[in-house]
Amino acid sequence: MELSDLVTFAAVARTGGITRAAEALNTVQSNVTQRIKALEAEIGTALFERHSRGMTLTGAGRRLLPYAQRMAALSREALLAARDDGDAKGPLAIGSMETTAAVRLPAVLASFHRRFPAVSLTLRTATTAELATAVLEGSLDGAFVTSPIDHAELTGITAFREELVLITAQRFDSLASLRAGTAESGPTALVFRVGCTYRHRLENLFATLGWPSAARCELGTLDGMIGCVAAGMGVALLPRTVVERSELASEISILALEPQFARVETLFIHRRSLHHPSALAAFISSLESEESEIAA
Amino acid sequence: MELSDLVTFAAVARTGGITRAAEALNTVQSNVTQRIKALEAEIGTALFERHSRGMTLTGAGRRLLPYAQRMAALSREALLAARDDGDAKGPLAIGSMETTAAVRLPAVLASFHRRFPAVSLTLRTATTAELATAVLEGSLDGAFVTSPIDHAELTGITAFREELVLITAQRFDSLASLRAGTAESGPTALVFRVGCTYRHRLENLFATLGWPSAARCELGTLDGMIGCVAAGMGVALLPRTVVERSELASEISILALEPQFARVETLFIHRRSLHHPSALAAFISSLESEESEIAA
DNA sequence: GCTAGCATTCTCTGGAAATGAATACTTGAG
DNA sequence: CTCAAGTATTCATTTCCAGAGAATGCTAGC
Repeated sequence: MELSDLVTFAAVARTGGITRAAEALNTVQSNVTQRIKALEAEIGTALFERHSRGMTLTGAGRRLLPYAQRMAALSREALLAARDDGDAKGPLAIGSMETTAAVRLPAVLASFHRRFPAVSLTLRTATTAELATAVLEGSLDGAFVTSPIDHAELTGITAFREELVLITAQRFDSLASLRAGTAESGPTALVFRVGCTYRHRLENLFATLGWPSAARCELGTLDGMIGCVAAGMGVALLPRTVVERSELASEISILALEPQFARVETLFIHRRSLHHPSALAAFISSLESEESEIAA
Repeated sequence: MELSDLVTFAAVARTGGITRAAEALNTVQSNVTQRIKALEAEIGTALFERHSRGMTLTGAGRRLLPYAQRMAALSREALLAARDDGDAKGPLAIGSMETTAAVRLPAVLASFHRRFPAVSLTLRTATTAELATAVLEGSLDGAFVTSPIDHAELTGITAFREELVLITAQRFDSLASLRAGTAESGPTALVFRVGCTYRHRLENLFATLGWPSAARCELGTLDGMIGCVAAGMGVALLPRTVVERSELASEISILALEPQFARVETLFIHRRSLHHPSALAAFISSLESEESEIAA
């Protein structure tokens, strides 16, 4: 059972046919047929059901497929690991939530770039859920997301601690006065798209306050959201640091929350793997050395 | 980079020489030399440092080795997974702590064997630490251990909840009276060998009680331990169920503890893998169906 | 019944892997 | 200092297998 056999097996499984798999692998039909047959003979079971329109996996094939994929991924990673001489260089794809990117990352990235100029870093912003998926599938090397993240393939360190605050155009001293000053169904919630943990938090908060069906307005950008709040469109839930550094800080007012709603940890997550690329290891060590950033 | 190349690479790394590796792989020196050279050419780096007495890994080799081992293990597992037709049969190696084996397992194993007679089950007892290692390295398919177990490669379910009690020959109503009734340095602690979680608990308890350096006596068997307690040799920490079902139950007395010391969960742990052998899956489902066993 | 798309079978060939013998190097013992 | 024992490497040779290409057989849909 060689790796190349498993790769052809996976190709047939993916394309659903030997002809198509052969095309994808830049080889000939007959060849693929042979390899599959040999693999089936070695294992002692049929891996595919043959029918006129292609091939579908049998039970044994379905069980084998994840192994084939895993091993192929490992072999790619192994090559990189062996070639990685320890110098942090080359591309490094990092993801981040919008809010973290706005306030926390400039300092981190600048210092990282100063220490490791050979790494060409790219930053992408998205929601926590999207980022976790991207890290898992390998399109990102690491990402800043909101805890908790519970996946066996992922691990991470606490990068920052944030205090979430409610922001409004009018001034309110407490949740009670906010409640008194708005409609029965609650104020409009200005949120990022689904998958954002802050949105989830705000929805929980609204549910606790008895506004389960308050109006929502999805914004795509941080500045847009703060601007809309300043314009009196509704309320939003954002880290205090983000709000205070905004240009519009003077036009909005901040309502602090109980710790259960306010406290969030920003984690830097990455895949568990047998060897971290030097660029990633450098980034993590750079992050750790800036521990002063972790506000209490 | 084929699997067979990685296997030969791992063999050379393990044996420390091409000649020895060739012997282990049932092939000739020249062959191994060629494969290693080809592998090094493909990767673009030397994997070994050659010296007169053999070969040692370079940095690149050290980084590659875990991948080679992992992929070899995966390929073995893949073969089993593909061949596993879903019928629970064949060997199943289970480990357990002595106490769990004595009280909880007889019922579980009997019912399992009734439902899946084709599985030939073997049971081995050891300490939590030893069992976790054995499961990780594959010599056991699963094991009953004390929580918490925190390892990314392991997962498990809660199988039983136990109440740990202190047992003594003389009757004591409370920890205070035990303290009053024994020497300044504390009573002798009867414990299993290092690696046993109950021993660890008892040592913590003793430290809390101000007996950090109380005498210890290591016993190898459960019956021996209970016997020694009955004979007035010292105190032990064991699950209540174990003590109550002992033949010597009438000759020892039980001292209940605060939940922080008393509560333990017995987990059934196993490796995370892409496919669980049917025999193991059957065991787990059998365990889950006996949920009534999980006392509150 | 015909055709398009598919898998299978067959033969042939090139190249890679295994073999076995010969070579070169190092080290430790006599 | 020489020899023996161990090591890795090189080379010529054989063996064997994966890939190419053509032919065949199968099924579904028109």
